[in-house]
Amino acid sequence: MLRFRNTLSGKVEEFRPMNEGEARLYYCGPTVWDYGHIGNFRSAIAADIVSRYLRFKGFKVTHVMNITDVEDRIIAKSQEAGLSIDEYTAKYIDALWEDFDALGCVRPDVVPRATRHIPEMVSLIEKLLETNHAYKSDGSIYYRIASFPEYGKLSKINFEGNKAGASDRIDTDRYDKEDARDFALWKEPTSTSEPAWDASIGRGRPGWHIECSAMSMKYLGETFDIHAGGIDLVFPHHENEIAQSEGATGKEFVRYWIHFEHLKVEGETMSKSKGNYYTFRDVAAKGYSAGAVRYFLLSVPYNKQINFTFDALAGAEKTVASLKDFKARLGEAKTTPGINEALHAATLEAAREFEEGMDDDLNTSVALAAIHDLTRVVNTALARKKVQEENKVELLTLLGRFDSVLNIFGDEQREMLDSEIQSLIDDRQEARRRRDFGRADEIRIELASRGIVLEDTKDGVRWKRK
RNA sequence: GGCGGCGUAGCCAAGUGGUAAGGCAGAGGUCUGCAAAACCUUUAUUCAUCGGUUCGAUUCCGAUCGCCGCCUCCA
Repeated sequence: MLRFRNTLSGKVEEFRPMNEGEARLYYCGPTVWDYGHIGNFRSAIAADIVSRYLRFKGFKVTHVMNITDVEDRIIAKSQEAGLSIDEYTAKYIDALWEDFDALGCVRPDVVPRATRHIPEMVSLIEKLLETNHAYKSDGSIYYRIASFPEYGKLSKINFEGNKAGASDRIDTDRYDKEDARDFALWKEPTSTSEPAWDASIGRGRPGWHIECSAMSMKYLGETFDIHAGGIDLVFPHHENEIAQSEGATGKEFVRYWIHFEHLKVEGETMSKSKGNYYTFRDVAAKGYSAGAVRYFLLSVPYNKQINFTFDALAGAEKTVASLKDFKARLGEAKTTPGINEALHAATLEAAREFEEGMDDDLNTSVALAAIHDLTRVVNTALARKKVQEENKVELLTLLGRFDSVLNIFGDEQREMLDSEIQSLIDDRQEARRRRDFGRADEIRIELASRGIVLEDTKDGVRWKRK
């Protein structure tokens, strides 16, 4: 039984999709105004796990991830660079996909961009104007929060209580809004050079929040199953999405809200000014593999803050290497026909623990522990040659099942033995038979210098690229 | 000021009203020509601090200290 903590209710609830066996998921994706930092990818990987595990559980998943490409910062930066929005964002979107792929995230089924959905947003705004949830003020259009009594139900913000502290930061004079909390749906351009679209509601550009309402409902329906994103989006972004969508349709917008906790760096918030701001590229440039980054980011449940340290990343690197090694060793194992019942039981147990952990609000820590326990048992069996043919098949199948969710073992396609490497290994074996260990070590060192690591086993020499 | 989250071994951390998963690092051992890999053993009488509730609390409640997030036309 799959359970999620639903931000809306604040409780862990069984996941019951609207349509049996079908899950519709919308993820508020990373930003495109700058190369993604590690924190972005914590969310991206969390969303990836949500999507993959729903598939693991047999749901037919429609996974939508938006790309925000109309936003004040993007507009300012593109104008600064003398580029159109598309020209400016192109390299960031390319980089996003490059990182996304490197980190082993499944590409969403639909990736709508705000700039490609202006008509949808305009018609949603028209509907909000008709239903009195929105009003025009000068050339801009605002959402009338007073028209939506449930406003605040997601973030549970008590507006009475926090007016005193926050009000001095709200510049009420700057805009002609009915209420300081009202937010922009459509913004009038402040200059002729600013990107804008001509529409029935006037010339302008969309506010930030309206895109997610318009695009998610277009691809997933007016009510859909899961809306996920970083915890910082709860307020105001997701709160506003609810107001917009439910205001316009009168229907429940989203059934399960899932929010991913933040990443800290060495115990602090990641920020450029603190000099602890790392992009995936920075980390890769320090020699850490994408697999280690992925493992690290999913080793802590999504609903807990995770502390990014290079020590932890180095640990993840070792763990991932050992898991990949394990899978390769298992694949190469010589087996006898039949099945080892004790090992069979351990395999079933691992499958059960993995699923129990994941079912419990995607507790990847527990799921990983199940895998580690299994590898220890199987490694022992391998060393004692107790792995039989049927065990091997079911174990490899199970690892494949695990990896369909976590994607940490990698494909590990053993490359064809380079004949030159193989002949050096043969020479070394010959030297060892002669007990000429000086020559044997020489060859091993030479191979090591080319990144080839040897392991002598009873069945011969294993090698791998480091 | 308002709201929410967190504080578990050297490090990253899971978890529970009944006596502490897993990973990394460390120590000893097995195996090995030596290694590597793997395996075995070992590493928190204790879960920030102080009170309270309870037969029993790390887990519930309160206070304190520390850290983090949100409260902004910021994604």
